[in-house]
Amino acid sequence: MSASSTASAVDASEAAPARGAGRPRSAEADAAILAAAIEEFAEHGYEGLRVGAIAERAGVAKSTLYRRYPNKTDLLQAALWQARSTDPPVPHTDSLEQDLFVVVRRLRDTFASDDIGRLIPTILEAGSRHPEFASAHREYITERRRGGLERVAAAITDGDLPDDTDVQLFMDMAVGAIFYRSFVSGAALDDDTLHELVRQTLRAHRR
Amino acid sequence: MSASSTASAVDASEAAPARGAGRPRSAEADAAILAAAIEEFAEHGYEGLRVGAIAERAGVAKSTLYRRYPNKTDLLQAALWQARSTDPPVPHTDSLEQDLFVVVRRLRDTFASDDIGRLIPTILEAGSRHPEFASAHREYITERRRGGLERVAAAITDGDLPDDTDVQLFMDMAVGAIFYRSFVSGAALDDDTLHELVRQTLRAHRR
Amino acid sequence: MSASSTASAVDASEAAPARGAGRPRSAEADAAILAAAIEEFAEHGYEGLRVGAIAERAGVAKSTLYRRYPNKTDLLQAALWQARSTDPPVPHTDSLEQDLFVVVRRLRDTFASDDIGRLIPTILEAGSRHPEFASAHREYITERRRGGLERVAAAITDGDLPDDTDVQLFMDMAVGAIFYRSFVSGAALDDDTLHELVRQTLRAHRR
Amino acid sequence: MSASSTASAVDASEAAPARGAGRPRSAEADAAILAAAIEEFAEHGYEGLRVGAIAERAGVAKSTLYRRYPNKTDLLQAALWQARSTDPPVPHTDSLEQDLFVVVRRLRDTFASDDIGRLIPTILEAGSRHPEFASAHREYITERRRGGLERVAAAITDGDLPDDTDVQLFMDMAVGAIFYRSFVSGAALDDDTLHELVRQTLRAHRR
DNA sequence: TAGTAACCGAGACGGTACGTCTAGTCTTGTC
DNA sequence: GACAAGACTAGACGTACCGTCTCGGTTACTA
Repeated sequence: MSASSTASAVDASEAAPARGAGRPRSAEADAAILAAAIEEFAEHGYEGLRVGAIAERAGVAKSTLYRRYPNKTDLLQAALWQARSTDPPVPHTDSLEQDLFVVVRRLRDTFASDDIGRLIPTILEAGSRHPEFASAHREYITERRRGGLERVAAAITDGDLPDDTDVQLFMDMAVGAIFYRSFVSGAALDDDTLHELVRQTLRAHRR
Repeated sequence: MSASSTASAVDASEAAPARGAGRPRSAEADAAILAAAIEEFAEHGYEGLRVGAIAERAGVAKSTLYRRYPNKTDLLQAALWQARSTDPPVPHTDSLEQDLFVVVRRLRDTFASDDIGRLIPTILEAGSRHPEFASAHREYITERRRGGLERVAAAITDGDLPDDTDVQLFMDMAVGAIFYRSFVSGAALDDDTLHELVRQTLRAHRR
Repeated sequence: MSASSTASAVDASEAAPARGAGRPRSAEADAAILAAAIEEFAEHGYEGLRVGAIAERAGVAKSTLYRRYPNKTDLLQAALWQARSTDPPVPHTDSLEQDLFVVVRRLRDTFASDDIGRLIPTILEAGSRHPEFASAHREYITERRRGGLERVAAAITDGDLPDDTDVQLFMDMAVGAIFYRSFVSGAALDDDTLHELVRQTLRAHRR
Repeated sequence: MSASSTASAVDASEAAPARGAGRPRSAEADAAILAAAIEEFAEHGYEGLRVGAIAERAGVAKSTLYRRYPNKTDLLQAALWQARSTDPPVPHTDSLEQDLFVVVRRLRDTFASDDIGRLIPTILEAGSRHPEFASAHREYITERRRGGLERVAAAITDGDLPDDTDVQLFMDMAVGAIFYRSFVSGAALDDDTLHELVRQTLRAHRR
């Protein structure tokens, strides 16, 4: 998958029409393809994914599919990207600990989901192999971290954390642990563990 | 791939000869195949891995390869298992902080190295797609963590950490942050940062 | 392709306009399409003929092309028909032998020419696969033979050849030999050979 | 089709085994493929020829087929070449005219046959486009002409034709006429016509 | 020392998905 | 209406690669 094609696929769903000459691409086909890709992926997994099956399920010719995505990987990537849900705002209650718990629980659930969860290592690997790819990846990660980051920054303003708190490292310790257990060690990540994680992260930075 | 076949493949390299009649298997071929598999895996990733390429690189016929491993996945698994390296012992000085710094620095350097470092996201990705992969991978990780884990456990015995310290979580917060910055965010990981990381991890668990 | 559609396509270039409402068809497009078709056909043969390439070469949209001809075969047929050239008249001097020599030399030169000469085997091949092609092709051939045929017929009237001469066979022996050497055996066809050919053809039919 | 691949295909059926390492190609597959190709060609013509259909009919994987022939055209060429029948010897009776009649009738029948007849224009066209191809073609033609040529040469020895007869031109006039009528004009070629053709060719060269 | 069982290299084989390509049709907006 | 542009359906093509198989030939143990 090339970064450019991904970018265009991503833009397509959001950018202005910018219609040129000729018959416009069928929006129905767009949607049907992505939906079919998600469904086939869910049913057969990555290894069992067949381009022909996606096209058939979408009720579309294979060439219609290849006009949009240069290959199977790109297609799947776009489908999963489009299927991502936008994060709800991070709560800001009186309890910093409780708010951070919401953040990490949400992260755990995302990582544990079938679609995004399976996608992340793939993106990581692509990024490690094609540096230009890593940026798209980082963009996504940065986005998902923002809510938590802002809550921590607010905690400093509120006086809940010292002024010189390293906000990034604060988050990296919490997120890193979840990431690590989700994708590397596979160790348990139940709510109690998450609570403990938040507590310790806070204790590490408070004085 | 079945667990049993994996086990036998793994054992094969270490079990007793149990020689029967006929020409024995070439030990050179054994080694060449595993080495070639690792190299091809590192170069092309799981998706780009070609059995034919491994055979060719090993200077061996494809059938020689399939006589040893029932399929591509098993072969790769065996290769990765065999390629695991043994860590030097973790120091145990008077300074827990200093000893842990050695552990995390070693980890950072490993992740930053050309060979292992580049392999890890690939292994991760392969593991996410092929669950049977993940277990081999986890075993490897567990092994590499043991040194650090033991040092933390000793710290409890020494009275440097409370008795009820969650050793696993302790390590996951430190290792997770390094992992995250190495492979995900790409943020800085200089020695100062590592020191700070160790300090905060300790502070989080001490009372 | 049906015979009727061919006929209409052929007629189209010569029939009265019969203008209805709306924008009239572009005469420039008409010409450009046929010219482009001939050129593409000469360059790539029937098998290598791409409708898209013809349209592009003609500077015309594919739909403009399909508005005129129902399919590739019909288009090519119309193009070849339109591209037929008219021969100069066959001389009628006192010397039948000399006149026939002019005919066969002209034929040889045509076959040896870059444009027509290279086109003929291609047309032949297309005709062998697409019978509807063969007829158009035969009409063309018949046309080009007429001059020579008439000269031979005149020779009978003049008393230079017997009344019962098989005019067609007479021509076929001469033309066939030239055709054969030009496109099949590649044997020499210098003026001496042509003279000898004419002489023998005449001797064969005179008594 | 490349000349080399054709040559190898042709040689394969006649050359020595020359077995190298590895599993030898299945002779059954060889035969089944060629047979299936001929049958599919006969049933659906060139345009309707599907590689997949040939493979299926031959009970062979498509890859087995492509291992032998680089493309559809080459395969068909080989199939038709292999299906060619060897000419029986040209008779040498007291009647030169009668013997030559056998030759030309045989030629006419060959040209009129479905397989060879349809093949010749294709070969011609390929030869005109790829000069290196023309040689294979000429070889075939030369072979088929030899019988007739030898009979004419014998006629000179026998005193049936003058010593200075141009044997090649003699044949070209007869063969050319048949060629021309078979592939170009499509004019009748019944036995009477052939008799007349032979008679005139003889008259042309006798004194 | 001869057999013989299992190995080895080489490469063909069945099967199957991929991504490409083309013909002919359809759908836009523009002239 | 014609036209340019280009998307669309349908389906064949030729490639790639896996895991299996079939050869000729080799290598060590065993009778």
